[in-house]
Amino acid sequence: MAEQARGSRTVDRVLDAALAAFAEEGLEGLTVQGIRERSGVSVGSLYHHFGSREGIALALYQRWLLDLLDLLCAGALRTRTAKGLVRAMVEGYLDWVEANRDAARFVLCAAPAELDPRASPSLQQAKLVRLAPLLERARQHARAGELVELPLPYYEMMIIGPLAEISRRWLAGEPFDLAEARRVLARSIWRALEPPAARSV
Amino acid sequence: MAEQARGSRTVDRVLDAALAAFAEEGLEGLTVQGIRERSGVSVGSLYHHFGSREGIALALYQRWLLDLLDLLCAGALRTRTAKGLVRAMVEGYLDWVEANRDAARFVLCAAPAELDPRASPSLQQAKLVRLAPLLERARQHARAGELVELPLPYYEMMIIGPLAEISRRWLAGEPFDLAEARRVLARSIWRALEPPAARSV
DNA sequence: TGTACATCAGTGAACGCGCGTTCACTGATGTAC
DNA sequence: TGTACATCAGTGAACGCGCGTTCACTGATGTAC
Repeated sequence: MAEQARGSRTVDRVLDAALAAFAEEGLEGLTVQGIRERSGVSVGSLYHHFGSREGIALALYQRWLLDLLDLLCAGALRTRTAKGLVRAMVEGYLDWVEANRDAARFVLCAAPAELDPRASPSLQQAKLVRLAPLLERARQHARAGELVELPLPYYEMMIIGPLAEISRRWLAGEPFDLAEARRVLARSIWRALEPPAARSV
Repeated sequence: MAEQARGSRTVDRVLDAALAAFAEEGLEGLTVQGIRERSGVSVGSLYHHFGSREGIALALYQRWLLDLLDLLCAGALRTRTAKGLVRAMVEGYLDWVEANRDAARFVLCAAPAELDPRASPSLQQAKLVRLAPLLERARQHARAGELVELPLPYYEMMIIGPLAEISRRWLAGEPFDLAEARRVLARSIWRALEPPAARSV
């Protein structure tokens, strides 16, 4: 007998409430009592579904990180050229951050402090599964001479790095123009990754 | 009557103990009691110097962030070419992370979650003061045609972004070769920032 | 279709613990004259 | 050089509060035959 429909609705309500608690009061407000009050779900039920406070935080992180990765993946795999792929990543990432500010704050700022990646190998696994097709696509472009050749992890560093940095700072309240950021970062990241021979001035 | 020498020695001991507590038990271990035990300084004295637990965390963050910025600044301003500046930033940053793992973990992972930047305008000010000469140098290079022209914040995004990303992941236990990272990132970031006309294949 | 049973889902009072903070106080250090 | 005083530095017992978690229990849902 697997999870019942009623149960998964409860899980959803809890995670919505957890994000709301975090949005309103930060990591310190992400307490079992606060989630209980906001969700209307009893403590016993919380423990039945999540096991611990950390279990809730982990589930929240997983839900939203995978949401982002799925969106990035879908957008990027729809492209044909390497340049289009870079642009799709930049726009998908910043679109998502703009559309999900609270979740972005949790995933980008809170989770690295709160959660030990070694505690959840299954999440690491899930991440890898979503990233694999993207990396494979990058490798194909590189082999075809449409992208600079780099050790695989560095594609991610060069694309996600600047996006995560500006997102964190925008989320912290610095007044960036994200439309400008889309243009400038898409162009700059592409300059870092375009094949050496074919630079367009 | 300003702060006494005895007082500043106490402050140092407290911040050392706070970093040790964080290193051993993470953000959750960064408690007033834990710091008291490790430093041998009484709670009353802690409150005399820092006012609150958050005051300790803020002072810890400030100490190490400014340490990093000073080092980056010193290294970068010693260079003459734009390419040398990029290389100095990459090497300075990764050197610092490698040499101060616990502090790096606190500054890069914990602080964004724990501290609200709006709570410490003086720290923001101090940051800007250290970054100003670097940005000025970038502007000079750009004007001389030795660096691509970008709106100012994006130099920082393109340089710090990838460095912070790989550092976070290395600090979280992923097995990166930081010697390789120095080479690959210095080259990739430079490709993003070198002037359009002068690309060297 | 009906009945018995196992499992899932949910409740809420109660627990102990450790947290951040306060406060009245003593001692050390510098300053004024 | 000595004395009185103000400020800085440091102590540690005591406080209340809210935290995460447990547990014995009831109700809902699915499964076997």
